[in-house]
Amino acid sequence: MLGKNPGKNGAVRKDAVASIIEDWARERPELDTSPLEVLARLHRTFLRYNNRLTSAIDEHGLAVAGFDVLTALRRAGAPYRLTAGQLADSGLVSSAGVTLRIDRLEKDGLIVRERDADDRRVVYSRLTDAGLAKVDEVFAEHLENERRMLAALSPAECRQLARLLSKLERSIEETAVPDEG
Amino acid sequence: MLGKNPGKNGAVRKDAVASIIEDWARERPELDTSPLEVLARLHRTFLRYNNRLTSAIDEHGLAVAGFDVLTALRRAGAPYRLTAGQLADSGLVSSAGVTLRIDRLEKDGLIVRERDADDRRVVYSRLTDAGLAKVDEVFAEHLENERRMLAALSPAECRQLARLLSKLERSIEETAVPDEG
DNA sequence: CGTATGTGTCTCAGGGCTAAGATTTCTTCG
DNA sequence: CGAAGAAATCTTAGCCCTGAGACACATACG
Repeated sequence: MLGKNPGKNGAVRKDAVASIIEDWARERPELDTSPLEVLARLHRTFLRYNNRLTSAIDEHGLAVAGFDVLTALRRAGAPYRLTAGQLADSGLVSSAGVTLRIDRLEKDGLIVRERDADDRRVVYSRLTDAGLAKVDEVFAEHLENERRMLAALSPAECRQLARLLSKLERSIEETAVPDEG
Repeated sequence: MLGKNPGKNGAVRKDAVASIIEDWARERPELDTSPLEVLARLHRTFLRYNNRLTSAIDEHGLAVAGFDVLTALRRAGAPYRLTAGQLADSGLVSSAGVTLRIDRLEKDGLIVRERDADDRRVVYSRLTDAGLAKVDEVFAEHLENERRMLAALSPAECRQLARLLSKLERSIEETAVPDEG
């Protein structure tokens, strides 16, 4: 209905990635750029999602990085405690990154560090009362925000997209280190 | 077939996001966390993709940010020139970010800055011969790398995923500023 | 017991990004 | 023409991330 619909690909109304692929077809016609259909869209969609998420979280005086830590602690259940290593795994972040995140949250009084009595290398991060209240408040609003972002997709489309993203994550992960399987 | 398959949702083999959703169901059963099925997977899948991409690009002595600029210039076609503003739009990045990217690429001799003769506010970035050679080499390998990451998905699944991501990007974008539509 | 090795966290150096505002240059209009 | 406003880019200040390696502690084994 709107805009031109070149070629046989009627499924995707022309978007930025479609233009990019057309550009490449003109400039380097010998290349098969079909992976961009999925992965360039993944990239751009994530960037937009992340901008939106960052603004929303920022309105509560939090960074996405800190929010990520708080939610990991919250959903772990009482006593809302995880080690730095567990937080690194859960947030797909380096151990150096976790240290910084914890520093900031501790300074803000949302978590406290506690050393393990049995293994003194281990440092737990535990939600304070303020941290628990904060994450419960922000997470509920976060879900509302995400629901709005998904408004244009039907429940069936959401299920399909969830399934395909899960499969893609697995596919990327398995390709990651050739000498590991 | 493999592993346990709890509940009626047989489509997604249990992954990290499924565990996260189970955790929330236990901790805050009153919340509807279904948006996470899509958006938490988008987030995690992107992070894995980005790690893989960063490693691959880094092996060529480039950062993803710089590669993004080089490809934008390359696919614009001869004379491989864009303004800073065009680069900002194309990379979904702020104007300050573009300035930094250009600084680094210029220092590495991959692009040069050129002022517009008619409008002296405008600064073009143009690929040097070295930059052109570099991007042509790295981009071809980049596509191969992406193809491997998609290996587990059928062509039909890729088309579906591309369509749904495009729709999602549009949905997020339209939700972005309530006072704009 | 004591060294070697492994593990968990932190420090350091170096990039990367953004928002806000300064600067330079165009455009408009009285 | 000249001043006000708009536009494009750059600067500044501040936050966030990573890899490499330091450090502290734990474990294995002779």
